Amino acid sequence: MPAAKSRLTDFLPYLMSVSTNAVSDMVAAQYQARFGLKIPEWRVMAVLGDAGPQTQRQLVGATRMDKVAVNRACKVLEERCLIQRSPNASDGRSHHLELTPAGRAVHEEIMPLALGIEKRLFAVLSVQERKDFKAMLARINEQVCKLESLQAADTDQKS
Amino acid sequence: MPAAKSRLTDFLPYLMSVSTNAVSDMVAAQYQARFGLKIPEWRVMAVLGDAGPQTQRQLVGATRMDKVAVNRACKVLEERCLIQRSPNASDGRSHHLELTPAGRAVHEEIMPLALGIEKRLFAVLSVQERKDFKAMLARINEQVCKLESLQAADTDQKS
DNA sequence: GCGAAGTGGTTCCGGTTGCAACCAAATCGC
DNA sequence: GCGATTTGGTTGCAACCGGAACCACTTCGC
Repeated sequence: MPAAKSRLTDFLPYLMSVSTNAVSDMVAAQYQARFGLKIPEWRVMAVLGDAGPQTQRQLVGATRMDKVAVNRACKVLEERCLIQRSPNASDGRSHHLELTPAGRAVHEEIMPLALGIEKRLFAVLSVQERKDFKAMLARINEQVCKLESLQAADTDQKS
Repeated sequence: MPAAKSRLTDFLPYLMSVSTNAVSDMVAAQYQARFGLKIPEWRVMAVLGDAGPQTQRQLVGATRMDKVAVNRACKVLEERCLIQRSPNASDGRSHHLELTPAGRAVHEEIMPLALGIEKRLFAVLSVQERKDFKAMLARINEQVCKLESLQAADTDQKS
């Protein structure tokens, strides 16, 4: 018997990518169908609804999206009158973004939908498993950050 | 105390997406830096090296990529003389794709690199945890497929 | 056999993404 | 205070991606 070959289907980054894409596509399809919102737009609304008015910079931190993506999502949401900008007294470059009443209404509808989707998707995991899964994702995340900083140090050294 | 707000940072699809993107970016950076290969190209090479000559159709199944993505990856790999096409005697529309000697050489180098990356990335999980994690991903995947088919049935009904 | 339907592969095109350059306002250094 | 640097936000652009139309060949139905 030959040594076990390393198959793509055993490669964890590949498996993560496949599952995550499947989940994301399903979530995106739901939001698109029911509210005409894409995921970046929904993320912005979720954060604004949860944490109140924010600048774009803060949204970048909270959503882990690119600042261009945040900007575009905000533009769309503003055009659809779901959020509004008000000048930032303490910094003339930025604005405070917040949900309009219409935006808040959508937020109140969309959050239960989101939680419902999550519940259905992850119904195959027990409460404990979901908790473990979440914790493992967090640890993997940390590890990536750690490795990234090591690598950056490496290339710094070489240059 | 108000009911716990549903935060984006507790939303599992979001967490999966963040972690997976971080992992994918790191893997992609390594392949790009060392072999000038992108992930779709690497996936095709991994499958060809593992399972021998395949048609594009078979690669679509094995890699879970879009057929356009497979086609493009193959075109690039062929231009770089890492794979070659030979006519398919039993079906004039398709070709058999297989690694060239140069391709095989790269494959032999790249697989250990891939496994090394995987090892470093997932070193924060114990052997048992990795196994559980993998199994959970698979279950989530299945669940998505199940829900997708339900939904398809739904829309069929309505139309 | 031959026309119709199906399938593998390719091309085209519209949409999305993210980097890099840029502008405007704020902060720093002196 | 005033030029130099930094930072929030915006725009431009090039790469990427995937659906849909398309072509070439094969298979099905008769």
